[in-house]
Amino acid sequence: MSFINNSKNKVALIDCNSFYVSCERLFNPKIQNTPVVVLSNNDGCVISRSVEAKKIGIKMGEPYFKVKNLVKKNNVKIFSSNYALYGDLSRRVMKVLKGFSDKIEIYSIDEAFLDLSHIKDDQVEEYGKKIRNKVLKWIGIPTSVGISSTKTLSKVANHIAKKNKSGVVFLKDNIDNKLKDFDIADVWGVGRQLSKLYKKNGIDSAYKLKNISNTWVKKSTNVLGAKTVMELRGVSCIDLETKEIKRKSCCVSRSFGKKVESLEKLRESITTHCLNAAEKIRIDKQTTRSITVFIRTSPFDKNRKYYSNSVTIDLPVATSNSLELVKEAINGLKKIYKYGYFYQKAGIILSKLNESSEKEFNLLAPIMEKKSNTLMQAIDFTNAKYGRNSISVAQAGVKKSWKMRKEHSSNIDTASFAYLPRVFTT
DNA sequence: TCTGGGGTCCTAGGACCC
DNA sequence: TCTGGGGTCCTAGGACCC
Repeated sequence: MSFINNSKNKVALIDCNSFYVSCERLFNPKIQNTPVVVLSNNDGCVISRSVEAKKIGIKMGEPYFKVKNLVKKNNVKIFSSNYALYGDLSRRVMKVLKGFSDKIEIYSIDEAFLDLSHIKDDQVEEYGKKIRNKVLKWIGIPTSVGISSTKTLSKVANHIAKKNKSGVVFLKDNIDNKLKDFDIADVWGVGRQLSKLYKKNGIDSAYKLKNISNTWVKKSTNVLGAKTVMELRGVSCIDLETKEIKRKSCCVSRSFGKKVESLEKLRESITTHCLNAAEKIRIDKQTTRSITVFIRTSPFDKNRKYYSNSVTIDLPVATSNSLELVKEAINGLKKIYKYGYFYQKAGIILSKLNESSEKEFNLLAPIMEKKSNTLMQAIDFTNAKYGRNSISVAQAGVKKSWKMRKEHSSNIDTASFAYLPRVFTT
């Protein structure tokens, strides 16, 4: 941790505007200036909105069925989410950003922090514009750029930049004036609970939070709350994570398109999620020592009894073997499954992830591992070449009647020739 | 009828040990 | 037979992020 109050410190936050919507627009010139919305998995909630859709009053995170009328009335274009497309475009955006600073933290699919301390104050805004223009020209995705002395302040700057015509804001002078107009709930690190607590105590702007006493913050919140306050004061407490850190847990879960009652169907979905998670950690050359299985009914259904349960199984030997993990997961599922409920969601979590190279003290392990690695490599290779699920296990099911809804997909996959957009069709 | 998915970090409290 | 308190480790659950 670095508690350096150095005004020369400059960090930029580059954030793609309405990222998923912008991705869909890239291949669909007809929807450039019309209201567009992208839905979450299972076509459940609104997770990305164009400016026009925001103006109509469609809220972030709102269930789709609640805004259906608004959508119809205003002719809003709807898309199911297409993560293959968004992931690929994200990688391209990040590649361009890497050209502007060698210190970069890819914070999420549509955001990155960039260290710009090497740029002089009087040139940094111009530099931000260069970044923005290049991403727009090369990839076609509009961004906002916020620059300041700490990550939290660059988040503030970015927020302001989103409403700014140029899309770039360097926050250095008159910071307090800007913070006075900045809603406490919009501060990075202040969520629903904290903002409730702060407002109850009369702290309703970023400025008031900045000037709150250290002892009060530490007493009333935790270290993270205290860090946020320091960062608003321009004292850097949250470092740039420039090294790629491997994940510590891996979760795969889905809601069902239709509610599921039978153990059979739950078994199919858990098996499928397990295979996907195992493949994910193999890609990162990791193994797991713990698998959690969870199932639950809908928390929104007031007419039926709610049931939610999970079980965690510790594995004697770390593994990434799909077949072993499926076996354990199904055993776990049988322990928590209860007849007579309408299940809405199921998933698995692999935790205690480690590097595969860390060998276990088990005499048989090396031999068994070699054999299973070869099999898993063959499966991964085949699936990469011939498409997902070319090879699966019978328990994962073929029909998959429980699969999620995806009724509005653009079906574009820039990583697959079969699903590239066509200019001419015959 | 229809309400996402995937992460990280922090803390309180229980279990255990001496 | 009676009975203490402090330290560590682990985990579940909560809060936050996008």
